[in-house]
Amino acid sequence: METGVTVDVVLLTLRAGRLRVLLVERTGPPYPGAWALPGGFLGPGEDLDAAARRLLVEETGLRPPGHLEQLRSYGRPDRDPRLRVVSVAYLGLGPNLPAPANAARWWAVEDLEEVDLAFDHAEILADGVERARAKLEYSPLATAFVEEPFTLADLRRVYEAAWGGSLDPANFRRKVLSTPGFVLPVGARAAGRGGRPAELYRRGAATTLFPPLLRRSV
Amino acid sequence: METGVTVDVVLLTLRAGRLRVLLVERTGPPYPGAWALPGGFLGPGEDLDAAARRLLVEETGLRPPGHLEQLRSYGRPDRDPRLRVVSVAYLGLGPNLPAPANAARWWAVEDLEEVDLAFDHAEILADGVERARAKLEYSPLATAFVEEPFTLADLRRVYEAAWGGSLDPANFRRKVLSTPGFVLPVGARAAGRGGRPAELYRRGAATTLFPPLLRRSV
DNA sequence: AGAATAGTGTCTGTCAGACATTATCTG
DNA sequence: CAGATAATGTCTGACAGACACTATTCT
Repeated sequence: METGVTVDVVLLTLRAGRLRVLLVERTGPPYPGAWALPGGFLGPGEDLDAAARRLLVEETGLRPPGHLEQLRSYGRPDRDPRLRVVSVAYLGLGPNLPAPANAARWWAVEDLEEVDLAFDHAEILADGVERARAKLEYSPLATAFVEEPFTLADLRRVYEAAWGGSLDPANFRRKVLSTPGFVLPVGARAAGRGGRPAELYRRGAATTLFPPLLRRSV
Repeated sequence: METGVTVDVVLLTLRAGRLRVLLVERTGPPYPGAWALPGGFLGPGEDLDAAARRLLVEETGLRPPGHLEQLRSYGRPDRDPRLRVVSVAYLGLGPNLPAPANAARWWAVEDLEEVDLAFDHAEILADGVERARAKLEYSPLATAFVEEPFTLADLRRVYEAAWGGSLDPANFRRKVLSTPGFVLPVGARAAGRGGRPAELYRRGAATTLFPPLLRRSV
């Protein structure tokens, strides 16, 4: 019953076409020098969501991301060598965010295969990435990765970076525009970059995509 | 940092064609006399999953269900009037289970609309029911609600009870049998009950249904 | 026989995937 | 102009929903 409760955050973004996660380098024990998810102890009287936002700001200097949701909790008895700790993990998503302050850094998720993260954070990260990938299928979550206004090509690149592979632009377009409330046309066009300028959109009010945008249909 | 950690379980089953949840009647404060989800404090050195199973057995006398997964955690600062408690909720599913011991009872989920549950258990229950309904779409979870061997009609009734409405038996059959590893024929037929006897099946090895069995297509 | 339940066959509209074609910008 | 990117159009195969029809049992 003497149990500590922490909150850890898997914050994902897209930079240079790759899915990246925010990690902080640990200074003190345990796992000194190892990279870890930003997080810390839940404050007395503090809500879980509020703790996730506060810890993110404290440890990385970033503003809270547009999307933040609870991921799941981790409570293996030996997951922290110091004391019994149950961690409530959160998943945050944001557009190409600025370089963080302090000892924080954006890591490409793929590059972390051979890096040993502190505690059970490798497992938490894997769960967070899988949740994000899965939610792209049936929710308009992809829009959380791009800044408004965005083009359909921007949005398509979110899917391509998260899932790997490439999607047919024509079919992607048809699918997105035929889902009511996924994106709303803004009535302007992107600045030309050597081709026909793309129509601009912003997030719509939809919360679910039906029918879903299926991953394996790539 | 002085925070208690509890584990609560939403155990769902199907009885008499209705989706039901296991609740226990509280004796002491807080909420004396109110119905609550079975649960209690996490033991020292105890894994979260193990605590869910132990508490279910202790409070209801039932054996652990075939399917048990973490739902999510609840940590509103005032959710327990006595002390700060974060609860990790679990979702359990089982076939028509025996009547439980002690002060436990199966409630039809629909009948709980106007019943006030203890703590924030109404919210946890709603989340658990929604998770179960959603997972029926893309996982073979429906088989956790029926005893082996089962007929396709048994399986179809799981969907009908969970989602409401009715499904076309012919289309349901085609869909289920065309999903590799969803169900395996057992090579025997159910005892006749006034009609052609149905083929019997058991759970297959599939973990995901692709393409999913879509709810709104009813 | 008639009722009841299980299982098969078939038609149709919708939609994803593939890909050809047209449109509009930059250099 | 060529090259690049955006947007539209079209064909095809797969499949969900609807529903008619056949099969096998019980009373």
